[in-house]
Amino acid sequence: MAARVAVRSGLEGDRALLGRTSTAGRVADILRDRIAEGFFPPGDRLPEDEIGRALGVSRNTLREAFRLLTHERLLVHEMNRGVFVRRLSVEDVVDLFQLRRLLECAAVRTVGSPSPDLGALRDAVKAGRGAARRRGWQDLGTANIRFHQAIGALAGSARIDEIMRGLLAELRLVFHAMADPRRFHEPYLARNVEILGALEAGKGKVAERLLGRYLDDALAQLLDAYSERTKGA
Amino acid sequence: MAARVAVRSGLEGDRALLGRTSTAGRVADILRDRIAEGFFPPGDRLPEDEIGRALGVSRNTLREAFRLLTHERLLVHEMNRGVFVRRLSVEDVVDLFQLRRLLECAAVRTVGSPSPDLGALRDAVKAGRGAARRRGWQDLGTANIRFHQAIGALAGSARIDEIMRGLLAELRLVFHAMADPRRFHEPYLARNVEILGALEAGKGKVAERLLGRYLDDALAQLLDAYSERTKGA
DNA sequence: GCATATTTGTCCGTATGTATA
DNA sequence: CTATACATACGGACAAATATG
Repeated sequence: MAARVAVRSGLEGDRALLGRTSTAGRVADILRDRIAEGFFPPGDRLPEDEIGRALGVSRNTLREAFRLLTHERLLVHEMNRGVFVRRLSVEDVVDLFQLRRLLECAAVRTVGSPSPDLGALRDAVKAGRGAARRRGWQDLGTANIRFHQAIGALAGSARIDEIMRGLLAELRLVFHAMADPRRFHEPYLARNVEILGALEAGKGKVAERLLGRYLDDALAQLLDAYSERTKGA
Repeated sequence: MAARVAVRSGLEGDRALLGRTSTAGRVADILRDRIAEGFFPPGDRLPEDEIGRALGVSRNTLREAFRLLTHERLLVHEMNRGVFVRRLSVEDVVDLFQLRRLLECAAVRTVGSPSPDLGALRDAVKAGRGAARRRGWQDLGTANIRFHQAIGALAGSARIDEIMRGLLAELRLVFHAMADPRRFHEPYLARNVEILGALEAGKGKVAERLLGRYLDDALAQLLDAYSERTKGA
């Protein structure tokens, strides 16, 4: 047969280097990034043929990647119509925050006098400060998400870690609805510091209260932006 | 080992008639039932060729079904080695119960004087009583699971419902480690009634305390059985 | 309402790389 | 080291549903 030399946008290069991850997993990684950065905005349809050709993978492999992302709730699958970037409803956002609140508050509540490892939290705060200084509001949002992932990790449960990862990935979809990312992300930096301080002092209950108000405010702000965006869609 | 896969007839017939459900989905349903009833015990390897031939589907289709069940954490996929029925480690069980406790206790804690709809809980208790009378211990376990699913539903969150569904499906895998299903399931029937009574009285805090002890005891009993079963496998 | 083209749903056969006996 | 078995991924075929004119 002739040499099937196809330009594969670096996909097979990765495979040659580290064949640990499957192709579908790598394709899912690429699409996840594209979605997170807003390249594929919520509501967009992702045609199999077009994207498969663009990434140089077969339909079967691409569909497997779609399945992975559908399971992460980043895509929705409509029968015989295709896959779309998920568009969260108001109820979705409320539900998401209810679970966030449950898990995050429970995670900090148990923190006591011998404080557990708070290194990840401090790193996230530091990254947030750097992003704010550089006026990189997207990065600030990322640092914020890292902070809350670290909060969830305080529970010391692999399952909770996984759920938090999923929740925060969905949250990224919501962020794209915010017209002014700076006004949305910047105020929470100081509140993260405050929560971290309470945790360092071993005052889990205080941290829980602060975190609860934090989440209430963030939800209210998001819903406000959502109601503004409620135009025909 | 398992040359005992019964060929479920009607697989191709359904496809010709109504393509509503996918073949892979139906295969997954069959395998899920087989796993839940203990026909495929934890640790069993599911060879593609053998099962595919027994069910009359191609390897690709079967792999699709495997993927669905892997997403549900009922199977584990070892790279280039095959799929196995998941065998939960002691740490897995502890982690599972930690999350269960978090979600279920939070769900009942908020129950107040105007009690929410407790119909599903009452139905589960009734089903459990019937199963105990018939000495159907497997059914009693199912009713028990339904009870706790209904408890999670009190939170009124679609996400929590889904998480609980997954947790309880995994729990089924653990039940198979119990040598005496009666002694494991029967005592909890009375405790379910007790919890339901507290909820009907609007005493969420009481229900939370009862539920917490319930889960502690169940976990201890399971871990006890697990340590006994720690022989080569 | 109808006939069209396009896209997706499903399944198969095969080639290639990898792990294990 | 060779051989076998298996997983991974590809491309293609056909059916069914949707969108389009």
